[in-house]
This record gives sequence, C-alpha cells and structure tokens, in this order.
Amino acid sequence: MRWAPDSRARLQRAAFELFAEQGYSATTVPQITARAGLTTRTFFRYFADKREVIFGGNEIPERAARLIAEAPADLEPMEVVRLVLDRVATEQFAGQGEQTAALRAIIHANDSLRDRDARKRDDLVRAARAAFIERGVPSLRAGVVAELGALLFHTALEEWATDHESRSMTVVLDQVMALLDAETHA
Amino acid sequence: MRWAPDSRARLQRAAFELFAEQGYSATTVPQITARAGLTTRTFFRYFADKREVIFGGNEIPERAARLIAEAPADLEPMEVVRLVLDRVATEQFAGQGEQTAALRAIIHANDSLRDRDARKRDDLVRAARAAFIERGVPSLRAGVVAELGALLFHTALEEWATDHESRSMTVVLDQVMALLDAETHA
DNA sequence: ATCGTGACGACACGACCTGTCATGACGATG
DNA sequence: CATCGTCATGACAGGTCGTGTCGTCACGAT
Repeated sequence: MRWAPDSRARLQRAAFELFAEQGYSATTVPQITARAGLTTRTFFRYFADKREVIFGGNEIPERAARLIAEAPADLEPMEVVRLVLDRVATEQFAGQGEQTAALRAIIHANDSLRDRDARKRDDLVRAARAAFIERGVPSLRAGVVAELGALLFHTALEEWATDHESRSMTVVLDQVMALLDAETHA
Repeated sequence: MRWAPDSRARLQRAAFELFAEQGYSATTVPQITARAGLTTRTFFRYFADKREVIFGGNEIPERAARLIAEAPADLEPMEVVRLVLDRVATEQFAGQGEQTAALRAIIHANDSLRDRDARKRDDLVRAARAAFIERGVPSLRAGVVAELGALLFHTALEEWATDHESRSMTVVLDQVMALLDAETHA
C-alpha cells in the first residue's frame, strides 16, 4: 500500500487531539495534517473547511428526512416529530453525554463554530420541512412543524449537555415538550 | 477636512452596489474599498468581517431585549412575545418588503451568509432568553419562550419575503401564530 | 504655539482555501 | 505478463481574508 489507510479518520482524530491541547482557533490546518502525516491539500479534500472536521459525517438532516418519510402514514405531523425525536434520542445520544457536552463547549467558545452550528440547525429544518411537504403537509404548516421539531431537539440537547448525569436525553425531551405545550395553551 | 465623511455609509453603499452587479462572493473587499475611496484596512475597522457589511447595524437583539424588559410586568411571557413581535412588524418592516426580499435572496444564495444569518437568530434567542430570565422566568422556560419568539419571527419573515404584496408582515405573523397554536393543541 | 486625539494610509504577515498538474500503487483487461 | 485507467495523494502556486503595527496629518483644546 502506498499510503496508510483511514486518512479521514486520522485527520479527525489528530484535529480533536489538537483542539483539546490548544483550542480550536489556535490550531492550524497544517498542524493537523502534520500530525496525521498528510498534506494541507489533502485535508481540504476530505473536509470542505476547517469547521467541518467538527460537524462533518453526522448526516443528521438525511437521517431525519428518512425517518419522517418512513413514519406511519396515518400519524399527524407533530406525532411524527415526537416519534423521530424519541428514536434519535435513544439511538444517537444514549451514553454520549460526556462527549456531547465537550463538543458543545468547544462550539460555544468559538464564534465561527457557532455560525456553522446554527446553520446546521437550519439545514435540519429545511430537510424536515421538505420531508413533511412530501407527506402532503401544506408548506407553511410543514415549515412550522419542522421548526418546532428543531426547537425541541436543540433546546433539549443544550439542556442535556449541561446536565447529562441525572436525566437521559429522552426525559429531557419530555420535559421540554411539556413546557412547550404549557406555553402555547395559555 | 482631510477625508470625506461617512466612510461607513460609503463602504456599505459601494458593497451593495457591487453585490448587485457581480454577486456577493465574487466581490472582494479591495474592490469595495476602491469604489469607496478607502483602503482595505479601513474596511475592517468598520466591519468585523465581510459578512457584517450585510448584517451590521441592525441591533435587533438589543432592541428585542429592551422591549421585553419594558413590557408590562403582569403579562405572561408569550403575551410579551406577541407584543414585541407586533411592534417590530409594524415599525421595522412596514413598506420594506421589496428590500427585505432582495436581502433574503442574497443571503440564501450564499452558504457563508446563511451561516451568519442563522447565528444572528441564535443571538436573538440568547438576548431574549436573558431578558425573560431578568423578568423572573425560570431558565428552561425562558429558553423555550425565546425560541418560540424567534420561530415566529423567522418563519413569518421568510413567508412574507416570498409574498409581501398581498399581506402585511403583521397579518403573516397572525397566520403563523394560528398555525403554531393548532399544531401544539392536537 | 504646542499637544493630544482620531481617522486613515502603508505595509507586512499568517491563515484559509482552491486550481492544477504530477506521481505511483492497484486492479482490470487483453 | 503487459498495458491501461483510476484513484488517493503530493507538490506548488496563488488569491482572499483578516490582523498587528506604525506613520501621517487635520482638527480642536489648552
């Protein structure tokens, strides 16, 4: 073999090591590639930009869209949201509390990462909105439902990241849903 | 006077002209400053980065926080949200439909601007959340309320930008609020 | 008359990101 | 076995963004 395998994984690992050692903005792409034994140019073949080494590979929007499309046809949109969120909460985040909290801390500490994080949420909204329209939901309503789903997901994730010891992500989600209900009923 | 006045305004005007002529990403900061008769360095004294020439000067988070703080003390949080949104809709956006639509189009066409736009929404949420906590609302509930406010504002703004001829921003806001109510009551 | 201040220019520099071409291992195909 | 295409990577040049630093000159205050 001419080159060591798993270039992408090596880059990602080297990047997170360096972020932990000296922070995100203080580490440069050449530093990352040097540690991974590759060139700068190769980094940008795997990641569109420096931020994507943190966000990349998640595929959350695609996953959400698929789950929405596959949900039973007789469910109301908000019931679908609830179903999808429960599945994601149990499958994706169970036991990942420590890691999730660390990641949120890195993101919150850097404006450029906050930019990207916020857009990832918007990407999720767009994908979910399109998936609901595909199910026959009128577009404006689909937009509201998708936004509500993202609101629930994001609020619960942030809350859980600050305290993942005492409650599971699913429990937090239920709390936030209850709060949402209370606000909109008054 | 050694220099012409209104440097900031001149930069902004030159920038929007060039964005209209050749698109956002195709215009460089030196092009903008050349047209404004200034140097590149001066551009970055007025704007933190190239994107801020589009978003800067709005001060929406501060404005929202002030309105929330000044609302009558006996109002429920969501009533405050409604009050604030109505004021912003009438005062800030009346008659600005064409301009708003054009701006949204520029933003949606560029990933880097979508990043920043999404973060501006998050900035708004944080400011509103803090303002509600200041009013004595528990933090998680304050977060949900702030998110709901941003959801309403953003959804209505996008909807209105696509069709500002037939309805005022206030009317769109009422529609979106009605939809939100319907979703969360089922 | 002198001095401080503030806006701007001039210049250098590092980091980010891209375009383009070369290279060599590997597998398919004859 | 020979050849050929493909694919991952290297090598290098270059453009844009954003910042640090210092000089310069008008203006107003003392």
